[in-house]
Amino acid sequence: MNNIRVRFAPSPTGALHIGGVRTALYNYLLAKKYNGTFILRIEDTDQTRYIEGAEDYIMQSLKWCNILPVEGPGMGGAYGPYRQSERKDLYKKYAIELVTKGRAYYAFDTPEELDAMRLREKEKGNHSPLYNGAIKKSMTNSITLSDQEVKERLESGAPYTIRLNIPSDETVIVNDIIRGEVSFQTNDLDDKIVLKGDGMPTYHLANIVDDHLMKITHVIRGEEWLPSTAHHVLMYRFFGWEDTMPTFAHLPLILKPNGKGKLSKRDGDKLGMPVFPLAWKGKTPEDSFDGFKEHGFDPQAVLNFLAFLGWNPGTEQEIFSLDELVEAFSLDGIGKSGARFDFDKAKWFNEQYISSKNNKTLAVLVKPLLEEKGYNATDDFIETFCGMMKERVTFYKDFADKGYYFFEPVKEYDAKTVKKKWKDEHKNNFNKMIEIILNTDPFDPTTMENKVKEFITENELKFGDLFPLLRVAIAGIVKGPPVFDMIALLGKEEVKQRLEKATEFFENTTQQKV
RNA sequence: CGCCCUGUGGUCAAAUGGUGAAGACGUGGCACUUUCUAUGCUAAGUUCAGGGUUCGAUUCCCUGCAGGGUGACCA
Repeated sequence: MNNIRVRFAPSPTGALHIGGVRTALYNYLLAKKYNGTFILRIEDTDQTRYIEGAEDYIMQSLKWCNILPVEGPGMGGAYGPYRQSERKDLYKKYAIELVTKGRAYYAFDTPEELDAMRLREKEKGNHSPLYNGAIKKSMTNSITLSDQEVKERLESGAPYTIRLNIPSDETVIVNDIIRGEVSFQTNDLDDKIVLKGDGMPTYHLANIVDDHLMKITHVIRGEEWLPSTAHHVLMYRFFGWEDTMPTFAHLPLILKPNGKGKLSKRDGDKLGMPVFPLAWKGKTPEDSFDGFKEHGFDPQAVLNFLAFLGWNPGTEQEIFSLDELVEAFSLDGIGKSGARFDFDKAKWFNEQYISSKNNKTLAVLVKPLLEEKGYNATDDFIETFCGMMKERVTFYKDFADKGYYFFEPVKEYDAKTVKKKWKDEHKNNFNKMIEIILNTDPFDPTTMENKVKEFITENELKFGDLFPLLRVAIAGIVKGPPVFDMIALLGKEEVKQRLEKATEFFENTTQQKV
């Protein structure tokens, strides 16, 4: 495959959905793999749905994921402009070309007339009325009107649309790399509007014209486009561009966790999981939400997870760097059926990525999150801390959320452990153990542990009687990294204070209970 | 309702016209760790249904059923 040119063509109607990120990723992977070109095209032909900031959000998202296009708005490229609104004048010419060729026609029906027609048809028992075949002969358009009437209407500046003139009784075959041959009957196809009343093209026209002009070789997009691809194929034929028509690949959809429908923003809200890459700040709180980034995901993990939703390399390898994905990717490896969004699997990928990172890298990423919580420490401290915590966290933010006791004094002691273990017969030994720990020099985990174990063995004591208390005294809870690692990192002074405070607390609470 | 797509364990999925249908996530158990993790081992669980072709079908064909998509002067 040579000179591959693919495009990701989102509409700036809001935040970029995670399914869009996957589409972008597959496009990116194919381009990279074959040394091709990955293009971003903004499909902003619907002025009514345009959302300020959406285009920027798309760029930021691709940037975060590290799958940036090389041609697109603000990036240059020989086939610009890359915003369809800036190409507006271009499309009309092509629409009229179709009219001239008899493959499209002017239509003057008002929205009200269209509604009336649909209502009329429904009453007749036609459940999905199509503007085509017999019906178009009953509407107001350049097929039913005389040339003179059409001319007058156009000259009077009356609003009009241009509709595709779909032929009858033909079969259109769509060749899809993922789905094989998909055939449609033209009688089931409607005469789609290609140029709207406001002079803007619809998706269908703009898409075909731009893909042709931008020399796109592969159209990789969501399955929701499959039904209209018959129209697209017909348009390539009408224009005489069939020999350079791109190859289609319609991706299976990402479904809701329960499998009922496409994944949507609501699912994220409802289930407390991100559905977008980055946070979006809408006009209202309801329209604002966090993304994978804010949730504490590593972008590589997100990409790896998304890549596997509908694609797999056919081997047992699951963890792939972006370069490895490029290497392994193939359109044939894409499945046909929709994949449910499995948040557990996403979490697993993230755990894998976090725990495989070296401590220094982690420290750089985690430090700002700690500072956000008011936790300050030296870089060395954070680095060691990350090393201890990285196999115990799922998200980046967990470092601060689960490792808080490294940065603040213990506020609460696990009551169960205190009650169960703080017994008279152990108190003395516990105090002796503390003394041994505090007198350890050098103050490192191994030395400490050896000395304490020696003490326990010599006095025929049990680890289980002393260690839980020690952990609770240091951290408050019976969770976390090896206790001597924690002690060593916290340092002698801090540990001394914590132990003193703890023993005092242990003594008080248990005495009250007696 | 029309048209289109899809149908392998709870989820993501591999493979095959013919021995016991990979693997991963999740779930249970065991080991390790006298914490929590991680890790290793292990268990349970599956070819949507019915026909047909065939010596033999999860695989090929048909029908049914189920799920999804689409049916705008939205993309």
